[in-house]
Amino acid sequence: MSKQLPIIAMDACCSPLAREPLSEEQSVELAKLFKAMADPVRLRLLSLIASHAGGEACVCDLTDAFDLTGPTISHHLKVLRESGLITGERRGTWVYYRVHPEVLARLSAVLVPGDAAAAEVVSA
Amino acid sequence: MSKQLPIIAMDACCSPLAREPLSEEQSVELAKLFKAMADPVRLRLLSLIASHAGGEACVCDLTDAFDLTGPTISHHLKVLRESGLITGERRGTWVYYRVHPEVLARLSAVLVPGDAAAAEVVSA
DNA sequence: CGTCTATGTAGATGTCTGTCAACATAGAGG
DNA sequence: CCTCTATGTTGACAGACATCTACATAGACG
Repeated sequence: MSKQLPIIAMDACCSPLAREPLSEEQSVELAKLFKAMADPVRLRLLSLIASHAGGEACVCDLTDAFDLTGPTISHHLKVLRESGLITGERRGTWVYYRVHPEVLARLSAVLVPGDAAAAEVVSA
Repeated sequence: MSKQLPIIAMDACCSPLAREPLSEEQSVELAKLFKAMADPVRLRLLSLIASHAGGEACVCDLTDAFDLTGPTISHHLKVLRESGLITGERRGTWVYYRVHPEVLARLSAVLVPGDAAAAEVVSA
């Protein structure tokens, strides 16, 4: 279950949008990440997980926050998982999810020209 | 043509994902912005415009970079325009586009917890 | 083992989206 | 005024996607 960290975010990280034109490949990889976040439900899931005590949340916590069926939540979590934004780990009865802050930081760094703070987080 | 600045980015700007759960409304507004960027063509357009000399590029410059028809480029530019990420201005024969860096900065600030640099840009 | 709860998978369905060809508009320049 | 080039709009169509219901798996606990 502990897959490798998403190669996706690795390549597409280090050239801010405004410095030089994105390569075709970079844009494809970046678009995958943005697409994973381009949904209100997934953004709230991400936020709920990231802001939850201990940095992790179980699916049961997440489901209650929405007027959606279990399978739908499960689907969105899968999208987030496959894009490398979160990881899920089963402990006993429940599955706990946590975010990969590095991926968010890389994404953030792409958007602004000289984001030293985010760059530090990235290389840490 | 010089519409108001996107209200979108105003509301959804100031609470990093990981600090507290996004409201339903915030997530909807943010998702619109991410959706606008969730396409390789639009990301490259954004990057081409942002990194172009003088901070602006005319459509003729952009079209050549893709194997796509004019209308398709036009469609993507419209999406970026309506999301508030770019503005277009006609000067004589050509239309010039430029990005709204504040919007990118706000988006960036949402992704990382304590992004002081981006926050400054925002309030500037 | 059997059953109950938590989570995920499979398939179906209606809606959204990227793309194109055809047409429309806007300036430039004869 | 007419035509040429640059850009945008419309309508059509194929593929992607969010959501659901029905079913499957995994662990807890009697």
